[in-house]
Amino acid sequence: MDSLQKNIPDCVFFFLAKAHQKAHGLLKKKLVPYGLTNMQHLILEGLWYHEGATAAELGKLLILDKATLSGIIDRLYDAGWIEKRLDENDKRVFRLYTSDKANEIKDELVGVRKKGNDLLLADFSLEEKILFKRLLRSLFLEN
Amino acid sequence: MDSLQKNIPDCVFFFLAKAHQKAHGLLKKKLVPYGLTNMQHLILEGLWYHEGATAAELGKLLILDKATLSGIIDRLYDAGWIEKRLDENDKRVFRLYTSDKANEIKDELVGVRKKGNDLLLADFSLEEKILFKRLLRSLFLEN
DNA sequence: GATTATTGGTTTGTATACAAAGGAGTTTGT
DNA sequence: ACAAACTCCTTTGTATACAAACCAATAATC
Repeated sequence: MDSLQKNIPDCVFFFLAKAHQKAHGLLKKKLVPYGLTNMQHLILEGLWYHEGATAAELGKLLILDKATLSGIIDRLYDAGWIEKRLDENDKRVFRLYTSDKANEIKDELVGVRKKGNDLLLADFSLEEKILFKRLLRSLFLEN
Repeated sequence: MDSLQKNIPDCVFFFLAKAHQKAHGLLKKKLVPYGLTNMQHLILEGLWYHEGATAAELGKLLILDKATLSGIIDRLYDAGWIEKRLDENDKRVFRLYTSDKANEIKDELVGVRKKGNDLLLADFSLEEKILFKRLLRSLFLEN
């Protein structure tokens, strides 16, 4: 680990990639018992806040490519986590709803994510947590 | 963007994913003219600091899965960016070296990454930059 | 109101990521 | 010296990511 710090000096691209890699791996493990991937979990939680959203709306909300979303929604649907209902006014669109199967463990799933968050930042002080989130948020929200 | 902040509340997993997504996209664009992907660039830079490293060593240095590395190295090799030389003592291993084609634009490629770093954090104050890097580093280095 | 432009979603192709299993080579333990 | 354990790397399978091309449907424009 020593040589890494000396030799991949100060590269935010690398640090971000590795921090994300670690966070992703942490949540991934927590979700194995449910047969859900991180992205599938994210879509579900997005839908709980926006029942009936379209794929395009979810894409904007969660900053996801439509092509990526297409596959994730497919698998969520095939596994029975969500339902699709055709929009009456716009025949291009279907609106998405979480299924009973998903809603039954909603609180548990949200809890898993929240606990994962706490675990990930367990070594940070309260100030550091707040600051870190602020900096991350401003990084991806700003131009 | 408003509803996002209200409804995907305070989730470091999400923030990290999106910050990484943005950083990745930024560097990706800068590398298009060279026909290199972010990971390929990272491997090249890793090799410049560790000429003759094996795939296993690179994996430890850059925290990359060996299966992932296998493919990246393949494509780097096929495109003529690196050379492979069989290790004399251990027949399982080949050692990796950057090619002339790569070395000729080494300074330019490293410069692209550094400028990308600056651009990514352009809106941060000096204190914020230092703090952000420290927090990211401790996040992925700590257990 | 017909042509054009735009939007929603899918499909294809390429590149990560990583688990799991397999083949070849090396090291250990006795 | 030999079997067991381990290591290096590849391959297979699944799941993101995203560009690009595409179809269908809606909106905009003249």
